[in-house]
Amino acid sequence: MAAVDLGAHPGHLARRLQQAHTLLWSTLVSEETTSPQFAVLNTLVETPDIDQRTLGERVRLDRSTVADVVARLARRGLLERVRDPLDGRRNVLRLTMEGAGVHRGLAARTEAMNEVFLAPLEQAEREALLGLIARVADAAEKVRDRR
Amino acid sequence: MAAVDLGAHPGHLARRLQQAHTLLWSTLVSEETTSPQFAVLNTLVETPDIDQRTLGERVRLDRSTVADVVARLARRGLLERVRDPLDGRRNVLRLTMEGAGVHRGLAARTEAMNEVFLAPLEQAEREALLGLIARVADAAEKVRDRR
DNA sequence: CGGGAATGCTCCGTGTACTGACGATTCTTT
DNA sequence: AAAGAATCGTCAGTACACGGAGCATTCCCG
Repeated sequence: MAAVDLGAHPGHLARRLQQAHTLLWSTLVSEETTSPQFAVLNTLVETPDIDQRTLGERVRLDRSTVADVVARLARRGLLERVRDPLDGRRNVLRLTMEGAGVHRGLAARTEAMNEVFLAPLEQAEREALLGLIARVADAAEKVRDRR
Repeated sequence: MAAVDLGAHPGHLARRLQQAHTLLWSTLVSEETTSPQFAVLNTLVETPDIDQRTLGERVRLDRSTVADVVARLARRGLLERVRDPLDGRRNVLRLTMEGAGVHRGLAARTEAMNEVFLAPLEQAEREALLGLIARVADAAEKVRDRR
C-alpha cells in the first residue's frame, strides 16, 4: 500500500539513463568497444604512460574495474601494459598504433551519438542537464573521497 | 591529440551519476538490498501476482536480470516465486510478510537519501533535472522498443 | 640502514545488465 | 486436432562495478 513512484526517484532515473545510453552506444558507436573502454583510450591519448590508479581516478573506475577494462584492451592489442622500471608496483599504459586508430574512429561516431541521445532537448536544456548532473555527481563523489 | 572532454559527454556523466547514487545508497539506505531490488519490491507492493516479464517492463530490467534479482530476493525469503497454474510458462511473484516489512523500512530511508543526493540543487533545479532525464530516457527507450 | 607504513596491483566474491541459445508451454491457424 | 508460431523463463557467456584480502615494492622515519 505504501508503494512509491519510481518515476520521481533520481536513482531509478539515473539507472534508466545509463542503460539507455549503453544501448544506443552499442548500436550507433561500436559493438566491440564500450563507453568505459573509450574513456580509457581517450585518457591515454591525452596522458600516455599513466598508471592504472591515476587512470581510474580520471575516468572514475575503481582499481579492480580498471584492471579488467585495461586487460580487455590489452588483449585486443589496443594498448601496452608494462611494469614501470622506476617503480615496480606500477603498470605503465600506452596506446598502440591500432589503439590510437580505434580511438579516432570512435571519437567521431561518439559526437554523432550524443546528438541523437540529446535530440529531445533544446540546446539550452542540454547544457542545463549536463551541468545539473555534473553538480550532483561531483558532490556525491566528494562524499566518497572524504573517507 | 584528438582527445575529447569527457565532462561534456552525457554517457560519461550518466555513468558517474549512477555510480555515485549506488555508493550513496549503500551507505544511507541499505547494504543488503540494492536499489534495483527495492524497485522490484516496490512494484510487487502495488501489483502482486505479477509475472517476471511484466515486472521487467515496469522496472526496466531485461528477462535475465529480472530472473537474477528475483532469485536473490527469493533466496532471502522476501518474495515467493510460483509457477502459474493457469499458464505454465509464467512465474507468479508475491511479497512475503518479511518482504513487505523490508520494503517499508527502505521506502522511508530512500526518501532521506534522495534529499542528500539532490542537496546541491535548488528545488526548481531538482524538478528540472528529473524531468530532463526522464525525457531523454523515454526517447531512447522508445528507440529500443521499436525493434 | 633497517623495519614498519603506505602504495599499486591482482584475485576473489557478489551484484547488475545484456544477448543468444534453448526448452517448455500456450496460442493460432487451418 | 495438429502443425507452426509466439511467449516465458532458464542458462551460458561477456562486461561493468565494487569491497576485501593478499603480495610485492617503495617510502619514510628513527
